[in-house]
Amino acid sequence: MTIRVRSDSPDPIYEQIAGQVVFAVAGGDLAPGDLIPSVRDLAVQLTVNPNTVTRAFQELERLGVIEPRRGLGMAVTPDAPKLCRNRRKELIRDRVRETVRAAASAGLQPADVHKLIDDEWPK
Amino acid sequence: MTIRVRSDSPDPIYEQIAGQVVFAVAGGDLAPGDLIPSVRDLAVQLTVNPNTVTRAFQELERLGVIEPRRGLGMAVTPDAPKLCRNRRKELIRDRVRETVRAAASAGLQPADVHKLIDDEWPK
Amino acid sequence: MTIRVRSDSPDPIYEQIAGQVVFAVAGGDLAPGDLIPSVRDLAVQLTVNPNTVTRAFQELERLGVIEPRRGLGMAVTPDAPKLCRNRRKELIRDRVRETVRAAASAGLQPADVHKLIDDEWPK
Amino acid sequence: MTIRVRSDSPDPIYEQIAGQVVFAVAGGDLAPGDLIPSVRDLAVQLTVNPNTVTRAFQELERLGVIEPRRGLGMAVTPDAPKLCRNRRKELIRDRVRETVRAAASAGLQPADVHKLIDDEWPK
DNA sequence: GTGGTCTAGACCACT
DNA sequence: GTGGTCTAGACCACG
Repeated sequence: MTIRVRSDSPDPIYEQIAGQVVFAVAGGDLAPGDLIPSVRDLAVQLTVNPNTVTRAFQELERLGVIEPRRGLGMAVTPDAPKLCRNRRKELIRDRVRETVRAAASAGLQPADVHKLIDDEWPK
Repeated sequence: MTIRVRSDSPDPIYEQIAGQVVFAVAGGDLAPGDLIPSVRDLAVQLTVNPNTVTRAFQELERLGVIEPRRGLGMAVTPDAPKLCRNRRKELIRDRVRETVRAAASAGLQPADVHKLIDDEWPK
Repeated sequence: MTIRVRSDSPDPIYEQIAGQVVFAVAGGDLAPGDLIPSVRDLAVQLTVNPNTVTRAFQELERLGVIEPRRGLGMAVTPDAPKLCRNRRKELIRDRVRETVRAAASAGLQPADVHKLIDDEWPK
Repeated sequence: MTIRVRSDSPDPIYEQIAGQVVFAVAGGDLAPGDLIPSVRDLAVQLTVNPNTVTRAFQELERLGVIEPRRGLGMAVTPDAPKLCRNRRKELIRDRVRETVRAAASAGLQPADVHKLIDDEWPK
């Protein structure tokens, strides 16, 4: 359960945290019932204000990914894996859609984009 | 020269406007010497705050895509086509890079993304 | 003497426990002199932190509903039935008051609420 | 559009604010397209921290009741009236359900509760 | 002017 | 110990 945030990113920090938890659950690194690090611990680890972590947790709770275990912390919900896989799929599909829109309006063909994908793929 | 803005987009309006001008120039819909609509006209047409249009034009002027023609308005510069084609390429490459990053961290393979591209491609 | 707690309830667990004891006494299911389950037993039975049960018992002792019997545990007091019936009446009145406030501010009439009551009444 | 908060209430202030906006929309005091008071104005008016108001607005935006009009403020959405009437109905039904549960377990009859309702009804 | 994000530090209820 | 709420004050992007 390692989380990294980039404070120079255009995406807000709390969203980065929430997003990485979603991906961790979707990838099986976090299973239902697992307790995620406490607000204070995570805040120290990321050198970020506790309120910022709290806000990330609120978003995750709203999504139904985590739920409070009173006095213990936040635990991954039973439904979380399904929810997170769906959300991950959505996010990727949205990004693909934007890419396609930009590429198509520039006169590119699918094959051109395939090539770009391969060029940018991490080795 | 038709521009459309989506006020519900996460991208700021001034960036949408500037981006569409860049794409229009890169695609040849706007040629060097062409006058683009005045701030006031465009603001009315898009039902947008004139300041917003102004800011888009500032960005375009900074990029060297348009330049003031005293008493006439803003005109597309001689260098604009080359600049805009480069910028268009950058923008697409950035989007591709984001897509690849998201897809790779979700465990997808290049072929999977190729398929997504084809699925989302406008028919 | 069966107690059930909902950990997802907005009401704290210790209050749920105390409340159910009060209702059990008010309803005659627990009579003066009856011993209530020990903190440890109840904690195991409800899969709840013993401290939480302790706090519920403190509240009940403060209300005069239970009292310690050295070496035996906590016993229902002689005054408990009267106290609990009063408290039960208070609790119900509080809930009615909240309901009335919400309904009235929504423009409902007493007759509308009567109908809602009948609809929700357990058959 | 008058909002009042009780800082001594068990309900958090941001929820009180959000709830009153919901009721105002449900009651027709706020119509789609109306701009609600700015964060700063409302904070001053309620002598509350701006962040608290912000949080109420976030909740309302999440519910789809208000949406940002960039540079102008937050506006009531077209769907808001329907959403707010539904939410109001839910809230009342939940309260009624709790009341009925408490009353039934105390051995009361529907008629008894009807009488309590009438007693507590504001004159 | 608007809302959005973040920090710092406090207090509270619950377990 | 845990999360939840609130205040105070700062900076930023956007219109």
